[in-house]
Amino acid sequence: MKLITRDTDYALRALCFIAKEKERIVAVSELVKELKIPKPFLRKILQSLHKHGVLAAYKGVGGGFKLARPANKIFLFDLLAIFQQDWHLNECLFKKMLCPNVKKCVLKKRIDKIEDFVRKELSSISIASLVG
Amino acid sequence: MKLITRDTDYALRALCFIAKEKERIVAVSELVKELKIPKPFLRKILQSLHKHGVLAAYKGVGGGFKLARPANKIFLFDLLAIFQQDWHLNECLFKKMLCPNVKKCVLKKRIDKIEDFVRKELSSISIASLVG
DNA sequence: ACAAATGATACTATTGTGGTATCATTTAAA
DNA sequence: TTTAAATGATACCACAATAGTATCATTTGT
Repeated sequence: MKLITRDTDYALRALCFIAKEKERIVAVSELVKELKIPKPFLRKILQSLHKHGVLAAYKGVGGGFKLARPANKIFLFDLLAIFQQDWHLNECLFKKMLCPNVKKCVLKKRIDKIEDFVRKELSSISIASLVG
Repeated sequence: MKLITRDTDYALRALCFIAKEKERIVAVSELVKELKIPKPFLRKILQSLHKHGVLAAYKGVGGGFKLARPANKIFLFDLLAIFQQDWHLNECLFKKMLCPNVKKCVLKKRIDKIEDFVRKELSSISIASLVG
């Protein structure tokens, strides 16, 4: 199992690079050179980040991307939410039949506890905290 | 993303049922009726639990399964280990290039912290604690 | 002998992940 | 005003993982 899939990973790296460049507009071709990620894939990822309001996009010659909000307001959890849609750890279990069988479903509570912890941790990891 | 896949889920339910029956030998056909899980799939799952020493198996007429060790010594984490082999949350990230870029890879440490927590929690959920 | 059970193994179908490919649109600059 | 450099949108494809099915062999109680 992976907590973090490749697109989330790539998004994170790209954002770190873009964040370091401050207000400068960074083109995909530049990121590709730096990060060695296949260009069409990275484009798709950045377009998605743009759609979700994480990046500001500029078309045309000299165009590219910059952060749409400060680096300390973009969190790893945001990326998970974008690229790994229905992210909840306990999907199967609590919808189905175990719950009724077990008193007040002990399991759900414990899985929820884990999920809450993970969510909080991921929500505390900002791009700013990674670029230092 | 799912923390718990369907086979782990089914295994958990089957084990809870078997645990409640104490020393009685339970056949797959019985579990199928109770849990509404497709029989061939459940068979595969129970065979796997047997191979990994979680269940004791009895062939022939009147055969079936019972726990191979006490219910308080079988943990959710054991099931994850059996059905979701290479279970580590941070796979992608720390093998690759982000680490060198970031000072001492802050990220890896934080992901590791999450992983440790999840592992500990899952290791504390026993079948016994679920059947009450 | 026979039927009821598991053991072993190979196959299949669906879904998710990790991409490609293509064309449309915008824009700076020659 | 043409052109090239960029993103926007969308459809497609390949591979791996998940979620099963199917079949035959083996064991064992009656």
